Amino acid sequence: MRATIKDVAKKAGVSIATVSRVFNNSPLVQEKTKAIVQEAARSFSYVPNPSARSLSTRRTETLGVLLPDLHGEFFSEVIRGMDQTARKHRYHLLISSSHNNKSEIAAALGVMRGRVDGLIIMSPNIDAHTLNTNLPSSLPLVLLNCSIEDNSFDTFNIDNFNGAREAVLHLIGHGHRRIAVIKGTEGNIDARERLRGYLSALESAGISRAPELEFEGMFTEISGYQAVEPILQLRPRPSAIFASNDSMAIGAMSALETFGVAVPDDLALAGFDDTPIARFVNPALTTVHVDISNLGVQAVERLLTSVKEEHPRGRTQIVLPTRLVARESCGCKMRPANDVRNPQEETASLSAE
Amino acid sequence: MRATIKDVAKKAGVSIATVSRVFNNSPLVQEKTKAIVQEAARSFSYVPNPSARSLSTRRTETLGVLLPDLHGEFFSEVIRGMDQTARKHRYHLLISSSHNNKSEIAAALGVMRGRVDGLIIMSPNIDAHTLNTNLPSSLPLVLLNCSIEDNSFDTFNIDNFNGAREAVLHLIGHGHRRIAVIKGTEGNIDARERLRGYLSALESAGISRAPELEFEGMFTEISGYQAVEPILQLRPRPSAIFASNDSMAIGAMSALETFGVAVPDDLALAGFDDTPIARFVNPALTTVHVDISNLGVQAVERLLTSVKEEHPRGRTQIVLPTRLVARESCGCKMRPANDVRNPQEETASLSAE
DNA sequence: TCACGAAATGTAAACGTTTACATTTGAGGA
DNA sequence: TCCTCAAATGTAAACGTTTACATTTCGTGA
Repeated sequence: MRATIKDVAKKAGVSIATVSRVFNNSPLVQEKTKAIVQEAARSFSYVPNPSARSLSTRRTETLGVLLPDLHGEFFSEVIRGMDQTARKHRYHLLISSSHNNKSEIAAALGVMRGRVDGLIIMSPNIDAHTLNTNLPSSLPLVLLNCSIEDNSFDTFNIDNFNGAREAVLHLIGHGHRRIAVIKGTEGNIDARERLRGYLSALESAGISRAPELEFEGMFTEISGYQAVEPILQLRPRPSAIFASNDSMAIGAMSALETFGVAVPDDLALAGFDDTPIARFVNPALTTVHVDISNLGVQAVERLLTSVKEEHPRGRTQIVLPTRLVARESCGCKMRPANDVRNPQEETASLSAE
Repeated sequence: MRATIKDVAKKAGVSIATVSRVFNNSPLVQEKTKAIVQEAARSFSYVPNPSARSLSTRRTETLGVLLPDLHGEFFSEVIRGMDQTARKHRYHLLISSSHNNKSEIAAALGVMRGRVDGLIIMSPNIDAHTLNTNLPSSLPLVLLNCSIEDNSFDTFNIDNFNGAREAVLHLIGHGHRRIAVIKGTEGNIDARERLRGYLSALESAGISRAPELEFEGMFTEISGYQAVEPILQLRPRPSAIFASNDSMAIGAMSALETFGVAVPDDLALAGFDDTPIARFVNPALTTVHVDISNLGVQAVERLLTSVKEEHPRGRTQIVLPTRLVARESCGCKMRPANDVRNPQEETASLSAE
């Protein structure tokens, strides 16, 4: 049977308030008394009951994380960054995933109420109305990679636009004028911004937009693989492909090999994300680096600032920079220094938009 | 200001006990009364306070998950299976990761006490003593891929041994007699069992163990890459490599390409895990399929059975089967049917050891 | 020794829900 | 109409902690 604060107080010969003060590090307790209480608590392996504490303090010391789906390295990396940061601050992470439409999201928001001190939402389909309807206005909130452009929320986004733009400009720098794009999942903000970056690069180079060069994709290897055959049937044939993420680029690379098209000599290729595998395919993949784990870290830090602050301050919209990593698939002969043996994980620097 | 059960009771003109009965689906409430209460609750967007409920019921409706580290698709898949299953039963997942030594694990166990109704532990370094010391004996527990062989716990493990054995026997079936192995992370149970499967296959084929054919690895692409050069320097040179997971196999494949060694003609290769990328490398990777998501599903189902049961029953130790997927890297000319276009996700069938 | 002020400790109520047992209500039968 | 019994509802205490305010203790100075 589990000991309570009353058992500890009785054994230590003090009141329950004193035991509570000891556990909450009140300066109003004598060291001698403190030692007696701690010894008594140790003898019971006493741990304060989190539910009772929450009822009194109105705090759970838990952060909610709402994810669209848990697929692949991107998500395991962002959760890892979140978890490590939360733990550093003695907070817990309550995870809920596979929320892809508004009613699921609304239901998930309802179920998390009262269980979390703050919430991180990473869902491309969320809108401000759903949030305002389903959450108390006092609940701290951070949006990650959401399409809400409302300045009344704290948001973190990857600089998809400039990353994609840079990659496509790089392909253009290799002489490519007819560049196909394998788009991301319909309705996804990352997909939208990466397409926009692609189009912007074309425009900068004075290349007209050509809708027949734009192909549907779903951020999976298989969708990248399947996009290649129709691309190869175009006349005149594109000389390069920008795939909106690495998984699709790798699928496309596999299909090009199947169809006997040499990369990059016959057709150049670039991806997005710089997942660990990108260095190890042949040819090594040119891609856009994203510091994923740091995205999770920053989101939790920002949320905890909101949770702990007493006076609401202004909201920030932060865009994490991306960086082109030019390897072989675009046609470069030199890979970045130490690209295989000691991949460097750069610390992303924040820039407020 | 958030409404409480008292506000709802007052508005509905009933006692707080009646409101509680409505929310807990007691059969002792008239339908007419129930409707009045629900309407009153709706008018306040009332949600019962989880902390208060937990204090009364001594239940949190939350499951703890303790992970060694969050890396890659394996972990995102197992968490996905867990989360979906927990949600189906209206349970929440409290995640904690990066626990790699005993003191970290003990600390994490302490912090989770009182916050979870049951616990899933997925840590290769856990031992029965740490568990018995830090957890109440009444807390339901499931161990995933842990090295504890004590029958007093519920455990789930992947059949690493037979999977690895099958893969290596398959390489032997291709005529290979000198097969190098890139091992997994030191002290990891998966690594140990896969090595044991490798050795068992050699023995079955009447091939003597050769320690110079065993190379250190860390389940990462880079460690697989780096293992290849010393392998190629052996005389006589091995004609095949069994890498203990797909990531290392892909790293090794990249290195073999770099050194101008043709796969599978000059040197055959096999991996373990059947991650989605395995189909898309060239040559397509021969590997061992693991239904990862289902591992998470089964662990949560088993844990919830323990949480909900009133009378403790016997513990089970379950091994999830693996399946060889022979693609091209071993030397096979035929790939499994529908391997690229419609990968089939088989439902693993359980077998109790 | 007494008075005063600060530090230390204790008492009682609060937090929001659940539920055992008490009380009331309603239906059916004599 | 009265009685009985089952269903429905209410009352009060419990769950374990926190903390405002009350009370006691201790140290210092006159």
